[in-house]
Amino acid sequence: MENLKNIIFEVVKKLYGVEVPVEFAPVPAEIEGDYSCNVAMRLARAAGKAPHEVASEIIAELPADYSYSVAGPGFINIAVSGKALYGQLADAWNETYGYNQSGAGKVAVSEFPSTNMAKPYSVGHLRPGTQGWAAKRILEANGWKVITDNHLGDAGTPFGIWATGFKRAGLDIDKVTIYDLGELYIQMKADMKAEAAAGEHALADAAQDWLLKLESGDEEARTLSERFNKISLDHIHSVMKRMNLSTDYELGESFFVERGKALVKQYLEAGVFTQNDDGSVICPLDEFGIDVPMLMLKSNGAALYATTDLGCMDYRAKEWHPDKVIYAVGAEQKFYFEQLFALAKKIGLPQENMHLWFGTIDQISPEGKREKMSSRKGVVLLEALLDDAEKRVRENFAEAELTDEDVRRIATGAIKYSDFIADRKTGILYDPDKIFALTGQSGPFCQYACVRMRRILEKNAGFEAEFGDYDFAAEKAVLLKLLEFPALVASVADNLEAHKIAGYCFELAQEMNRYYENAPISTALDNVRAARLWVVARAMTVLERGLDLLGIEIPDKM
RNA sequence: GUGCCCGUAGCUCAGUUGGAUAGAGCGUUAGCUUGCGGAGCUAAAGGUCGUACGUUCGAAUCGUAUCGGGCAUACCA
Repeated sequence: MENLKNIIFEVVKKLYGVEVPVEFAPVPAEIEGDYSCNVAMRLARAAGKAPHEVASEIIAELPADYSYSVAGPGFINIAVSGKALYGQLADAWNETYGYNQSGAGKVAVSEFPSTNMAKPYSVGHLRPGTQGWAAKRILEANGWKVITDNHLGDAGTPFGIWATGFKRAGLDIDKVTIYDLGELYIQMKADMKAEAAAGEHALADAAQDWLLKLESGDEEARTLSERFNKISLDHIHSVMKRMNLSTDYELGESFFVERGKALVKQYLEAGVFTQNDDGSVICPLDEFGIDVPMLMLKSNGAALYATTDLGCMDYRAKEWHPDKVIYAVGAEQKFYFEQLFALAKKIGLPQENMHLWFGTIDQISPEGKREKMSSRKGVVLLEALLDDAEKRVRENFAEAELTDEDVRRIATGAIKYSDFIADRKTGILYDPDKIFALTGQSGPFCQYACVRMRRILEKNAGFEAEFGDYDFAAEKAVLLKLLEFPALVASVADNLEAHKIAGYCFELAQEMNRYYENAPISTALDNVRAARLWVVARAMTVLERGLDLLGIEIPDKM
């Protein structure tokens, strides 16, 4: 069809002397034709003619390989035979169908899920993981090299808070879990806030003490710190493994503290940053239209987000030379990243920065209002979510006698897909029945379609025959859908719109289900059977590839 | 106050960058049925695209105003 687009482009240029971009769109159901083109309407005014007349003039110049009609307000509709579509797919098909090399030679960094070490993995880190991973896979499908980095929230203070709370609660170091640590952390933060409000600082001092002890190499502090970090990291790794997520690096905030502070000092001396009377350091961003300066260092000289992120950007630029850096972080931090990216420009970092933001996970309050899920209001822990999902899968697929691995694949498939149903900017209403959906537009629906195709191919394994003069009429809808895939993958790269891939996977799965209704395979004539197996094999590959871009695995059976 | 995001079917959401009669899923109703894997498929009902102007052949989409909701707005991470 690319060829035909070029022909239309040239015809328009020849007839009307203008260059108009030519795009094809699907034709609505119940209207004749497979592709529609709106150039005639775009041209009508310039040509001083009615759209229908323009359309007719263009059609007269087009090759006779397809049939054309003018419809509606002036669309040129192009009808293609099933056989021609088969020819197009056969020509385009190769080992990497759907992928492209537009990003060849370019390097991207995808930062996710950036979990906070102080608390257990919660649904709050679900979206960074799923979206960050999809970003990686989508860019790779477009030829990029992608480096993934888990920017762990491990900077200083949690240890002091943990150690103080741990001692106060008198817990056993050998039995303490991430959930105990999370409780300690939340309780301590609340107590410290109350303490500060009362004008006291005993707990804060104790926490600070522990940090100093750790820095001076105190034995107990070091043992506790190592133990806490191991508990937290083991937990994060265990959850990520269940979600089938991993990153190349785990360079946490603490890794960048000194580097960041040194850079702040350097830019302060260079006059890029300025120091307030209280000792805090800021970076003015007025020239970028941002009237809130970015705070680079606290008044007590301590690092904060901006400090470590500055160090991190510098590190990545020098070590990895990325063309693009993607931060998979929620919408709440949009303003922060606007500032950070302005800062990056100000200090002359060359890479393109992208805040891959997404909406909040909401829940319905007891009063019936929709609101963001938060620790205060009872956050859902990811391990509990996964356990719940697996339990539902086991109950619903009881007869299938699934392996543990397949149960995990289906459960995470459901959870991940639910993240991609809507545009990432749209918030998600947390509803277990929706997140664990096994029917309708869902991960398991798509996985099921894959497994079904795989079985059909297995049962017909080894069968071969010439296609003869088979017309591929029953396959038209499927072939049209398969031909959309490469352009879709390419179109989604810039804005990382994973939901479009998810929508496509659903449509393809649905198209296959419709297809089986009236196109028997095993019992068909040899040439028809062979042709249909050819189509099914390609549909399966495309669906697997689409789901893979979303990080969704295919179970062996279900 | 200012900035950003959003408002589409009972609910949750799409809507291919301005195109045809605004579409899915869930839910509701009615069909199909021992199938190469029916967790599916077919169909029906359900809409003043928050509201009002404007731009043009044409607006859910662009502009202005307005109402409603969410988030952010330097020493929390």
